[in-house]
Amino acid sequence: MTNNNLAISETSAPLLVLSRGKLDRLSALRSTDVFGGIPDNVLLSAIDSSTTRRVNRGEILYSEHDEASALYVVSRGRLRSVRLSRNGKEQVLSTEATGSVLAAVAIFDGGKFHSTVIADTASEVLVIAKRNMLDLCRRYPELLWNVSRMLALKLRHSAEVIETLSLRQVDQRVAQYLLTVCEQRGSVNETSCQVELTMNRSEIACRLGSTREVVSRAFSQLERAGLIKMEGSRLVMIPDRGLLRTFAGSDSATLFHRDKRHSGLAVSRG
Amino acid sequence: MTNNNLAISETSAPLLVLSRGKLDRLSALRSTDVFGGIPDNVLLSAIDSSTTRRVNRGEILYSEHDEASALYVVSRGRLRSVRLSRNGKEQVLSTEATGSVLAAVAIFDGGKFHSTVIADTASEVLVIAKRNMLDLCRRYPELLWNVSRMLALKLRHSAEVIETLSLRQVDQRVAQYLLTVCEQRGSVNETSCQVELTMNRSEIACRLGSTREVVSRAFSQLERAGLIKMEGSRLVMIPDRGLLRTFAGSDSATLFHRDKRHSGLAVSRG
DNA sequence: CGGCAAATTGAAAAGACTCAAAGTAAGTGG
DNA sequence: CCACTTACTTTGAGTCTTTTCAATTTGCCG
Repeated sequence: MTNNNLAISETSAPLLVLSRGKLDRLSALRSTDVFGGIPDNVLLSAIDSSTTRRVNRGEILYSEHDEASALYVVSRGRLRSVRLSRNGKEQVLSTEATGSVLAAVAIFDGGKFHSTVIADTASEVLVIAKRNMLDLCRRYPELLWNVSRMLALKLRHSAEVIETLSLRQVDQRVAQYLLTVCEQRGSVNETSCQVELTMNRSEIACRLGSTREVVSRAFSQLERAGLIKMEGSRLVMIPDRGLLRTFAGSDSATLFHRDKRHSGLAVSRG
Repeated sequence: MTNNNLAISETSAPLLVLSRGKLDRLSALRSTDVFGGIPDNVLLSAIDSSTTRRVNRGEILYSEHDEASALYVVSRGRLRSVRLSRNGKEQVLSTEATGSVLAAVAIFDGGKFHSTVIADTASEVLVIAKRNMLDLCRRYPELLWNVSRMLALKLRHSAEVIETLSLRQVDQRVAQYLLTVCEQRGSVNETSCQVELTMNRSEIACRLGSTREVVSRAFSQLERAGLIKMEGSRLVMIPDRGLLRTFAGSDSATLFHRDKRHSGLAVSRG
């Protein structure tokens, strides 16, 4: 059986024979922000010096406060990057899927991990030792440019999270979250949109810095206000994205309570 | 009058004559994370292609959502990086003083500014055009390494802010803030510490994602609990840093209310 | 159908925000 | 030196949001 991803015959010179696993890892690297566009031979040398690690759902890839010794590239699965508090509460910083690069912060400022990473689904990650990664960056400056860009993007995302946590209330965070998910994987229709949620209320809550119950209530309120329509608890329909966006971004967001003179954005439903 | 910072005689060959202003800018660049350790001739060429901008207290250096066209280096003064909500509320992301590099995010991921920067005191910043900065990075890879390190550090700081905002209550944030300030500029004594605050309650509140009054109350409560002692409203004395740190980091932080069975950390005062 | 996990809802309480009032401190001008 | 202004801080009281606990309800799978 011939594999059409295979640019190289399996029967050619020994130097060019790639195992299935190695090929998978190659295409994983190619799909990342950081390694995309870097010549294959470079990526192959990265792979040769790397190892693969498999983690099951719920397993920890690494913990904050551990000394960082490697860069991780997600080749399969989905993981979440979180900060933990002592009582087990966690705040999700980001969700990372195939093609994500993890622990770049610790590699490039030389300290410990700044977050804990836990698998949401069974996952597979490439582990590239710190010294190897730094070597590669030295040899291929393009790589370092990509790293800078990635870090900048993460920082931008981070700023958004901070704004959300500090200036918006939970209703609005939920609205914002729904819009984001919609744009990522929803079936969009000029004004409206429909998505199936992949997370349960608890998981959404962790990501939004709140709790199950509050998020649940937010869904109810948004629905009562007519901003969303639910089909079961996972299928969301947004009749008017603009309206929802207005709500998500507004200050003093009162959904449907007694009509307040000062709230120009109150949405009511008979 | 001879200047001992001046490695170059003012009367030597024309090529080496530096104006006072240029020398100031040079030493500003030298003191940054990003440009520190880079040869002077490189820095001088950066300076030659840069301009200087002065902003007064309260003036805006740049606004989020403006297109970014330059990197900024603070050569004098102090500014705050914030996210604004429509009603004028602001969340401080960071405070940047002499030697800080601003807008790196926008330069390296090629978009708009991700925050608004406002002067806390009259300040002076070097403005290095984006294309010039990128050119410099291309020519001096060391610069790009420094940029990566700086971005990583900012990301680390950002994660800390997120954790603070989402898992700690205001009392604890104030405690944490006091500890940080103490370590930066306090007169430390094995266990105790003393600092003079530079910010007023409002400013602290913005940085901690809260309000004047709540922060004020937090100070009162911390004092009542014996964790701090105030002299006026600016001079803080921390008798036991460890105790305060425990409080700042603990979950379910009840200061001095009725004794709760589950709160192993309740601090009471007869 | 029973059993289980997730989701929802209600009620009470805690925390945080807002507005208003009063207190404090430093600086100005008489 | 004292009254007066101004800016900042503190405190009280009421309200809103969020959390927490408890009780159901829903939906799904065996």
